[in-house]
Amino acid sequence: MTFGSYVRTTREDLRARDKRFSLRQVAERIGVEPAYLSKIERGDVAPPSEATIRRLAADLGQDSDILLAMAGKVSSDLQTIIRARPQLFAELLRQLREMPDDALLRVVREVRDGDW
Amino acid sequence: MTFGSYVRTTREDLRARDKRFSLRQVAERIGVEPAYLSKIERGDVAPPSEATIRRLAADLGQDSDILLAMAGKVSSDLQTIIRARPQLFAELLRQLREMPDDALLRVVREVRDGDW
DNA sequence: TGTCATGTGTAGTATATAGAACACGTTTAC
DNA sequence: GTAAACGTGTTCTATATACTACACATGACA
Repeated sequence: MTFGSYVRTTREDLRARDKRFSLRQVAERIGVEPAYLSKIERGDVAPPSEATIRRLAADLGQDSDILLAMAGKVSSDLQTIIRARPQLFAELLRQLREMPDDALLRVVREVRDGDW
Repeated sequence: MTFGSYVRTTREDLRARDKRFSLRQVAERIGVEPAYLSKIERGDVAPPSEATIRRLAADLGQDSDILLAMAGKVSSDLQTIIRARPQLFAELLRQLREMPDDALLRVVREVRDGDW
């Protein structure tokens, strides 16, 4: 599923219960032109900037990291974390690439709960 | 130290032993105009693209992840890894942000050597 | 049945990115 | 002592990014 169609589906689901989730009203709340949001949802243009994606995610109640990933982007704060120690994080991420979800989840929990 | 001055210093160190590391010859090997590399080294323009940084790192015998980080970038392959599982990696990276180098290194080794 | 909101088509814009091309004065090497 | 190599100043360009502005047809709904 593309970024645009995901946004459209999510917004229309919300709209079925709340008419304030019309394209125009969402566009106004997140501070873009309706025509632009229309084109984004239809994939007529590339996904918007990180800042706009964040406002959109907040308005639609979605996880911004997921929405950013669908847009082909990585949150700039994560990039900053990596850039601070590029070799360590590069090795770690390349190690974790092959790992199945459940193993990765164990690592995340171990890091969260263990004392390192 | 900036990207440019780091490249210049590294290149001039190499040049002291090997005249093939003149600005012009490095520029030719990595496929850019000498004037452009000159401006990069002096910080007159922004760091070049990821592809050019990779060629430069290879030519100078440097770690491309480090050079990319100095350029304010994160390797696109690492970004691809994160985008494949954005929530898990976002949580992990934000957990690891505060961790001191030696603790992070232990995590990296544990992930490399342990069976997850 | 008029009006108000809705979604969309077309055109245009400002800024950033990522360089190339050429000319020039200065060293360096033979 | 001159030809080749060197580093750099200036100008220009092509493409991508991230939108705005305006107009228009359609639909809801009172």
